[in-house]
Amino acid sequence: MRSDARGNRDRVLQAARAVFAEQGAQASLNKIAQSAGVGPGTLYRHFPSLQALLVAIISDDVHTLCATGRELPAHPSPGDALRIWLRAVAVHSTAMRGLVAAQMVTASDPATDASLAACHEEIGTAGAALLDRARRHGAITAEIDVADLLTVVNAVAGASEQTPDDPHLLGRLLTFVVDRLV
Amino acid sequence: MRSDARGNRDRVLQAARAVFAEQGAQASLNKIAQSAGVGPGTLYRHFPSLQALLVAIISDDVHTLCATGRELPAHPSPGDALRIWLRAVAVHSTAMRGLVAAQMVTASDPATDASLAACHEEIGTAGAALLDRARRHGAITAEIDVADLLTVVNAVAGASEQTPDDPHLLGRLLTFVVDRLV
DNA sequence: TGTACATCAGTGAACGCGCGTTCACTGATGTAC
DNA sequence: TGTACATCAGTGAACGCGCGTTCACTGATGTAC
Repeated sequence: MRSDARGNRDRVLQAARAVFAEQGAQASLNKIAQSAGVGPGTLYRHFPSLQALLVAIISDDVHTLCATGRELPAHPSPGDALRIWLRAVAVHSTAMRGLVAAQMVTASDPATDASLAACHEEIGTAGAALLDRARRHGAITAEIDVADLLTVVNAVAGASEQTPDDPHLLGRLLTFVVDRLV
Repeated sequence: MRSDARGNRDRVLQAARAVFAEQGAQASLNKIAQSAGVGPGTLYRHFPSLQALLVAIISDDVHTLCATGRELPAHPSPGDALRIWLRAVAVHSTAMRGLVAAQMVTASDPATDASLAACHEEIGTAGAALLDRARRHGAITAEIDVADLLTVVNAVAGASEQTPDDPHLLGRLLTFVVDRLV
């Protein structure tokens, strides 16, 4: 890839993250392009669809989360390790929820579907490792599987975004959900 | 109000509920009008804005929920009474979440704001009565206030709507959230 | 190192679309007699 | 009960808008010599 193309691609991704964080995942692609300082055609050259853009962002996030997840089994407290990781998931959840919603609405192309499935599996595996470890140590008694737990965490993260007036809301809700796992 | 106007108003409300349930709260007003079998002008005659329509729906829902809530203190188990009521809240949550989102995006007119505040207070009072009673009886130990608890319930209800492939998801998530209150 | 050129990326005006919303007109309702 | 009419409600084509998306053109890059 040419160096100017690489730079623009990165700027679009960075702008998309900022705009998604500010306006939610239904933000306008033209606004993202404008915010990145590129024409709409440039955005489309790199990301032929909204889903492609979301998948690029979520892939980054998932890899980050899974890298964190691979280090956490070293944490002395299995319960705390899981809680720390779930809080990290919440922070990265904007793009993910948008992606899930976009996936529901329209059928994706095969490449997008495959990327999504890979992300889903990767994060599920990372979460399952932490959850199982915590359970084996008796730090978790709640009967819930990884997918449901991630759904709850993403849901409360989304609710918190819709109430920006209360900056401590996400923390309180996560405490309620996550500390109650014991 | 003239009888034909009353009938159309009711049909619009009914159609709006159905469309919101199917497509989420960002559904198109023209589609709602079409689904109700009236022209868009008729919809606007009764509900001058999307918020007015949502407020009409949510007011109904809130009154229904609060009527249920007023009967539940008669339930022998204070803990179960709260859980039953929270499940009822989840079922009625589509319109409410849409309303909250709409409220965030744009400033409302004073009348809409007043109706919303009244709804908010009414449902908060009903929930607080059930929560306090359960707590006094030792059925609840979780440190969470009514507003946060309702936010979590609405959040998981919304997440479940986005995953229509799994019809038992809402039940499982509510069980996780609600049964863990003890 | 310097230059010429082929290739790739960026631009942004323009398109079609569906949205929310309006309004001049038509039609139904209910009342007065 | 029957009829005339004033009033209120419904209609739906049309408007402006911002959206996602395209594409003919311009410009930057990097390579070959």
